[in-house]
Amino acid sequence: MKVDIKSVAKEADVSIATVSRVINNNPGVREKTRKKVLKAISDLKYEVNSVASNLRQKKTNTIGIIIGNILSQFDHIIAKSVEDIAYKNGYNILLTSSDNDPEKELKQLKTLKSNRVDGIILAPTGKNVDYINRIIASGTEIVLIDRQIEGLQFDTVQVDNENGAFEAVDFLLGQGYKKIAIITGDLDTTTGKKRLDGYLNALSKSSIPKDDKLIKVGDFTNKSGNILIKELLGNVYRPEAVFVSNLDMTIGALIGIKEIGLTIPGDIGIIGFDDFELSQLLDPPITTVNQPTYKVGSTATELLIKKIEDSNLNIGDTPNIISLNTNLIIRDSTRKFR
Amino acid sequence: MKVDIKSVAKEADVSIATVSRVINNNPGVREKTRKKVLKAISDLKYEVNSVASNLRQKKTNTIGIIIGNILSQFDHIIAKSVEDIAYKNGYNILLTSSDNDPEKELKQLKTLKSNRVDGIILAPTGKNVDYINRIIASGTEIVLIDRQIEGLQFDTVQVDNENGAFEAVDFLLGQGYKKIAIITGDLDTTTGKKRLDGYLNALSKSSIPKDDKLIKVGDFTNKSGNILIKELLGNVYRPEAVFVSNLDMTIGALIGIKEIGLTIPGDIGIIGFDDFELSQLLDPPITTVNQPTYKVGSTATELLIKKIEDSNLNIGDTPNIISLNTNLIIRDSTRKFR
DNA sequence: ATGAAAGCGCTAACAT
DNA sequence: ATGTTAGCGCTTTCAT
Repeated sequence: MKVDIKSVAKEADVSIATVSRVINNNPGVREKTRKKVLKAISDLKYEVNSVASNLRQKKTNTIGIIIGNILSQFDHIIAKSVEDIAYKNGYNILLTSSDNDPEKELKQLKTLKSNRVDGIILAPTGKNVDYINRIIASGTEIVLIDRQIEGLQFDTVQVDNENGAFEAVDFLLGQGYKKIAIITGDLDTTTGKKRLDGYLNALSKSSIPKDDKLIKVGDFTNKSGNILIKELLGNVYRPEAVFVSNLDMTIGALIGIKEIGLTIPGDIGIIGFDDFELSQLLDPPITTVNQPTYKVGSTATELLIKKIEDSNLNIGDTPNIISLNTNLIIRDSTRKFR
Repeated sequence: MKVDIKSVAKEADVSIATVSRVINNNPGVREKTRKKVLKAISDLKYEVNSVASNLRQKKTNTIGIIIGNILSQFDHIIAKSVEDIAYKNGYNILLTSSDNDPEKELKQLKTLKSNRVDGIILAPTGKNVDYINRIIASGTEIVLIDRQIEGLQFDTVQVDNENGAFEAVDFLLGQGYKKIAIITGDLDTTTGKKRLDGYLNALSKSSIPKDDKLIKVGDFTNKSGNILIKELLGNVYRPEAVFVSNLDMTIGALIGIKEIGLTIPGDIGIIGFDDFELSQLLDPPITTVNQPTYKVGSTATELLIKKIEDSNLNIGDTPNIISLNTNLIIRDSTRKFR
């Protein structure tokens, strides 16, 4: 026995329009009528069909998110922050992930579009620019997080990757380390590229020439950090310290160092990008560049909702590129001289 | 310029029924017609409006999930596994969290119901039984994960909590520890309760009397683990080892032990429920009860989808209660005698 | 093989 | 203050 707005109307002996008004708290319903309708709703255990409402209103009160892989700390903190802000504002979350694969990202973008989400929070792979432009042109709002898209200007919330990396490497230099390696991620991503830039800037400031043998480019995965640290440490020409440009690769590198049997910070100093709760429990505690991940997600979502609800916000505007600051957390993995 | 099925029909010079048939790969469309329609779709960059389709079909191809807090490892592994299986089967994910608060859980259940999800994966708080029954009665499928609901029989995928806890504590006893404490979670949850039962069984098997001063009940949060370990270790009457019944509380306890300045396993042995990647990098590496979290989520989702797609599956069936096995991973935090 | 038309459950413009 | 009705964009039955 289905119960729709019509059955409620019949039960309360009013029109469906009146029921709709009550449901949506619209003005212009006599208190007595409202009570009557509310009673019918409760008696019949009626529950709005949002699908019908969404169709009619051309609004779904849903935000789509596309992240890489929710198993990685950055991504699930983002998921949490988006969810919090969305919930607070009455939006639902349609969760998808791209596995950082442009093809899957495109599929997910199309799914979200077909489902007529009101807006999208996207950690972009860097491709699919045409389609993203099409989505925006169609009136669906998008805010990018973490990474920008090469050469294009979309609203973005990110951290100051270049400066964060600079501070990390500059700190290593200050500790007395000279031969410093970097393990960074895909240079097609702003995170991979900018963190490398920061590394190079720091070296350059101290007049240390760039050494290609000390620069490793991975793919931001645990496994890749593990392989690359072994490449760096496996031969005689070995760095004194390494800056690893994200958390997953840092963990892979730590495991690698342990497997090789070297000690931190004596044999090798290490500093990671992105702090995590357990940094302090590791042996030794790891120095990291802490980024305000939750704030990235919450800021992006707040911006997105503002764009959704205030549609004349964009007209003629230049895109909002918001860069949040990182901060260095100094622990024991970078104490060269005790 | 909106583009709907009507514009495609006009462009291709066919009826909207034919366009619909092409979109849905229905038989009975001449190849030549199909081509024509496909061309129109591509020319106009048409994209199906799933909201309309969902309304008409009374099916949304969407699975709702309600977890506690995606920041905790268990929950985001669940999110990942549900997402993987859903994606593989063409379902979308509507993500919500309850914060383990029954009231919020009820709100989320209602949201999911209003949005007419085809099924729900729920990590239940243990309350809201009436409403859950109503949802099921209305034809929306539900599979519980991790916890059952006291005294009720719903389809559930969980781990063998009692045996996992038993093995942990029995192992501690075998290591020579006698005075063993437990930090468990809310006893209204099956996870909190069954893990305590396992602890008691193990003691009982070794004829060690239950000692209420060694039994602490927290709420599964990091903070609660931190507070309770300090209570246990703060006075003279202090246990030799502790079994902590989930990951977050274990981490809180580890931090607490470090704060107090005691060493593991010399001053205090520790074993946690739920393994994690970094266990091996800690000082010392932590012995844990490993649970197949991903498998819990994927099994639950597969079951849910089967129920959604095979609606005569339930008739007269007894509920499926699936318990997966845990396994003990022995590391250095429980070596009493070296 | 294709088309016409009803209707999914709701909202909103218009009428009373 | 309340009711009537069109229509959101699609699928599906029935006719042709």
